[in-house]
Amino acid sequence: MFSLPVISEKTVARLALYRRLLGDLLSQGRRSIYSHELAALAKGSAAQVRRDLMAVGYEGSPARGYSVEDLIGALSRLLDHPATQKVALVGVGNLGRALLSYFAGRGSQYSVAAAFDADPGKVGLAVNGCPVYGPDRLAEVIEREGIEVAMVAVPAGEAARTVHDLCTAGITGILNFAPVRVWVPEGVYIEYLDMSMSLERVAFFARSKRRTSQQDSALAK
Amino acid sequence: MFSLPVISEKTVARLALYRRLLGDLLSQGRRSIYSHELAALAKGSAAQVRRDLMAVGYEGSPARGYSVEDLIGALSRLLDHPATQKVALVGVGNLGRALLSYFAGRGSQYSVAAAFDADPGKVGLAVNGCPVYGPDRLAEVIEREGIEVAMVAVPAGEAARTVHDLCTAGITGILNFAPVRVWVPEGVYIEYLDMSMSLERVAFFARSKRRTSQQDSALAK
DNA sequence: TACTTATTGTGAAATATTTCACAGCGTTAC
DNA sequence: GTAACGCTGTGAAATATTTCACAATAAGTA
Repeated sequence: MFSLPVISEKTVARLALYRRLLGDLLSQGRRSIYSHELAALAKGSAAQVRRDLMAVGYEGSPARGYSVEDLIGALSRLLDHPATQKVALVGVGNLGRALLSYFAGRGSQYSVAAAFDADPGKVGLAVNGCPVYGPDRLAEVIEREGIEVAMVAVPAGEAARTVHDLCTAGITGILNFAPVRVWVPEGVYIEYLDMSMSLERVAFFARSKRRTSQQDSALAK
Repeated sequence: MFSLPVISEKTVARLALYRRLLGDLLSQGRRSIYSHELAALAKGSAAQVRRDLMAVGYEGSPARGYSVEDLIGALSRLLDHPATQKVALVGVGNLGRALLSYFAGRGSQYSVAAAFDADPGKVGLAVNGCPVYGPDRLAEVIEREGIEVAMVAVPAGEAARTVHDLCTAGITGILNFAPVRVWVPEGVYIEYLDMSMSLERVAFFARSKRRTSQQDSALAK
């Protein structure tokens, strides 16, 4: 029993992307695909696709490439929890509501089973079919529902306390939308999704793109 | 004149993080900081911080480390547009509104100067102080306002057309929230911010964390 | 002044990631 | 049947990123 050959974060990110692309393909009726085709869709190289897929334990055929359906299955066995996974959300502001509607619609692997907000006016409501609890019930509800993963969409000032409480309640994975870095104990994985930092990155590379494309046109003469 | 020594995406991402952390520090009255302290906040290594800062062209003092204020200035000269930059938003659904409120409040470098939505019921409104136009006015408004960067928060099915139209209108940087990969011409930088893929990644590593921490406790005996 | 200490900036080593390149193998064509 | 083709899986090379390690340096101390 040695299932994990240590898959890097980058590889996991690409595997998730491959699965999404394959899903689109499958719904278009596509039955099989070659590494170079998948690479073109994912904007990578064929060698990288094959290398990534080595981690999945699914082998394609030299003649027909990969079966779209089987590969999705293999990716899902690796990436997904056996059962559909319940997720908690803390913070039912603008962003929190957007997240609830985002994950409510789609037939997603993930269902937001509990939301928490400090505003007493929101407690007791059901937003997009998800019940909203007060923050005092965090540990109890997470325990009862068997939730292991949480999203944090609270104001920056409350993020540290929120994350701490989630860790105490037994959460092992956190997706943090608040623009602050917070400490988590060993054994908890946290990822930051900071929209304004993403925007900064885009603006920076947009500028350098602009410069180089000007240079290109100059050179093209 | 040779301003760009080619800074990797990873480095830019960390520089943006450093700037945020330094901003917090400055507001707490901190005047100077050492590389290992900044590294602790950013959860990196001191050597990495120093290596990253080499790209910025600001030098610290061996005795006092880096001046928080000056370093923020140097980072901003590198990362920011000279003027406050206008951004466009396409798609004023749940997520779009969350983005508008997110970027409206804070005294951000970026201001969302124009939003677009196909729903005639939304056109003409001002959401969080941002005017909403119909999609037919995309090129005109972007041109008039001098906008170079856009955020896309439309349904998956409309993303390809939206991105195409933005590129035609002269946008050079796109932050795409729609869960589809789209083609952009040379000279346009696009970044994908796909929440459900982020959540998948978190859930995956949460599981492996759980496993290794179990192993740890077993080993700790 | 001279000595000690803690830090920076950076060449060089170590590590991580990506790409190359080719053996091996189904499939197809003749 | 067998030759030719185009693909996969993967060792090895190339490249990118991170860390190490140390000379250079400014401040504090006596």
